[in-house]
Amino acid sequence: MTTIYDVARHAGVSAATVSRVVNGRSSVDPALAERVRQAMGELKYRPNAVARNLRRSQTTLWAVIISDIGNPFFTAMVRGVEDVAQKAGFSVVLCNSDEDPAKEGKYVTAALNDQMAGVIISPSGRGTHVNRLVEAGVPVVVIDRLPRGVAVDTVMVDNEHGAQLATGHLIEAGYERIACVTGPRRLSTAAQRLRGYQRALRAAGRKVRTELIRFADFREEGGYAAMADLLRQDPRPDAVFAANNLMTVGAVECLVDQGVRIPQEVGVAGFDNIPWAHLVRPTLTTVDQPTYELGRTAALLLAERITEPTRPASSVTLHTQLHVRESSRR
Amino acid sequence: MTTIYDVARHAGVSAATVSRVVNGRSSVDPALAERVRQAMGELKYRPNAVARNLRRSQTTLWAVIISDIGNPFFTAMVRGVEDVAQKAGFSVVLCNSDEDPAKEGKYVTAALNDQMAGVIISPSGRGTHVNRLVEAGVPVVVIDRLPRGVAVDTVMVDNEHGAQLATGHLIEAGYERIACVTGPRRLSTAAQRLRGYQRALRAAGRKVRTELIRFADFREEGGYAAMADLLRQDPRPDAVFAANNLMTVGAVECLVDQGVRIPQEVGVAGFDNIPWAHLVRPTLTTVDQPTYELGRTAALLLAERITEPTRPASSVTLHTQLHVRESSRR
DNA sequence: CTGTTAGCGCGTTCAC
DNA sequence: GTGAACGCGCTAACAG
Repeated sequence: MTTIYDVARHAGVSAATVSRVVNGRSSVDPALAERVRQAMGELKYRPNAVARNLRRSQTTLWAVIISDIGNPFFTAMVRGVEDVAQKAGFSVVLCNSDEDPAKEGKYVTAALNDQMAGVIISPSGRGTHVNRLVEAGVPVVVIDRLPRGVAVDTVMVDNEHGAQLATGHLIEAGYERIACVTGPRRLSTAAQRLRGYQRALRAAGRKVRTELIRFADFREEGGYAAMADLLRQDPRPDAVFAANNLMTVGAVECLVDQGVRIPQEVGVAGFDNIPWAHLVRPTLTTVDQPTYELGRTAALLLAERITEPTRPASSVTLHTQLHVRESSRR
Repeated sequence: MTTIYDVARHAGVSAATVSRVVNGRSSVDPALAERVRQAMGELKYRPNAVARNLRRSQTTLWAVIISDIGNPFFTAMVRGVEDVAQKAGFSVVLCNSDEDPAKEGKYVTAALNDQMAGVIISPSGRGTHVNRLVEAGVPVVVIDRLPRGVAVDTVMVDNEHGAQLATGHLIEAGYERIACVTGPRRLSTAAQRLRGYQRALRAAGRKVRTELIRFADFREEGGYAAMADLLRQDPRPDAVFAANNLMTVGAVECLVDQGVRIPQEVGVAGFDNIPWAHLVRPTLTTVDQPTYELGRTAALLLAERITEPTRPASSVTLHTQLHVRESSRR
């Protein structure tokens, strides 16, 4: 490994000068600078990022801690983050907490120990470790889910409104017994989407029946199981609102497996974009989120906070959009 | 930030002893160790990973450089990597090269500068930077695609065989003019899957028609465009083999949009698992890869190489499996 | 078993 | 505009 001293010697200057050339901060005599650059080229010098980070006690890395790498929602969001980060001179490393507070904790610790420049995180609910980041003074932006009692920048969507829209649509479509499969109680998104569902029912003068509500895990299997369980009800529901993409897919799988016709016997509407939703037969009615924008916005906020750490925390809410397709029209 | 010296002072020992306790390497008197641990607790000491890395000139991080974070194939693979890494005491950071050699280059540079402990990479074809890693002596495992002229550990699937299987199945199903949409020429997977397609045709005594072959980008749009182009042929193909998951979806979208009935007018078989392939109507025939295992194997190989850097490079090939569904049965 | 010493490679004072 | 010197926080030698 060639160090800054090797370059300095080879160019006949001091290490300080090489450092200046590398970082382009203070001005260096053009002739010298050229000599240094040439020496760097000949020796194939690569600055040691670790040493630099130690010295500056700062890295140029952002950690993005998401809760399910298998969910296209998060991966799409990451693209938005990446594009902004790139331009701002940061690299993005992705960490998958898998909805597990313990795993999340490990990544938070790593981010802290590795002196990451910033963190974008979708907290894994109650046991989340975001506060540790905040207390340590690390720039943080929370995405997708509201953290409890921590003042941080957040980027969310209008979950309640979106859920209300979807449920309202099912009501208008003429469904009578509309069920809801929402996510884990500990997650704000699950609670908000459930609330939107309830609000839509009440707005239509309907009764909210707790026996038609299920709390699942935001995954395919959970959606499947919840749907299966709902179908055992008597009378059974004639429509279902699923609170995220994977659970919607799970619910549909269950209905297909049981030979229940969509949308004639059971109507379906889901929250969240579903890749190739239009290829599934029937095509699926969804509440779409501006996923890429979500990531972009979070990244923008993070960049701002890094340059201006004392700025008061801000909350951005982006809007969802209902896409009516075949699964909810009978 | 509390340092190891703060802890040492507080516990009345030397920094070296604290270091020993933290790393549990050489043995320390239990009483002392306890005192140190207590001091660490009271001061909320977190070891500075950056300083440690500088000293050891090694991190505990693996970089996984994939070429499309939007492709479920790669994200599923990453789960396999993660599970192994976790157990071996490494953290995984994910980098998305987006099939762009320049972006890949940036991440490779970062991995080098940051002294990553190892790298798992799916090279972005011709302009790949894997050799830089190898030359620098960084443990590397190449996944999914064959690198050219570099001796590294690799984990692949039997692309040619799988493609042959799928194409052979289309032939047996009675299709006459079978087209192929494969990936970029520069990628070994694209070439191998194309070869499998050709081999199946020849094995059945059919002629390989170049006008029925398209090179696309391994993405949805590419598959769509290629299919659209193929449909303009006269006579048009009556079946298509698409060389990866996203392109299969794209091709199907195109067929649906143009009102071409699957599998009656055009049969479809695709390489690679497709999430909810069984929900799409008609359900899609696919050649499934052991995605998780692929990641797991790569991680295992990487761990081995790290502990035993001089071991000769090995190549592992995993097997694919044909899943016949409705899209190819007429 | 424990403490002392000496860097890892770099950026940043501070003189000149 | 440039160089010498110091130290970021830690761990690997070496003595003791």
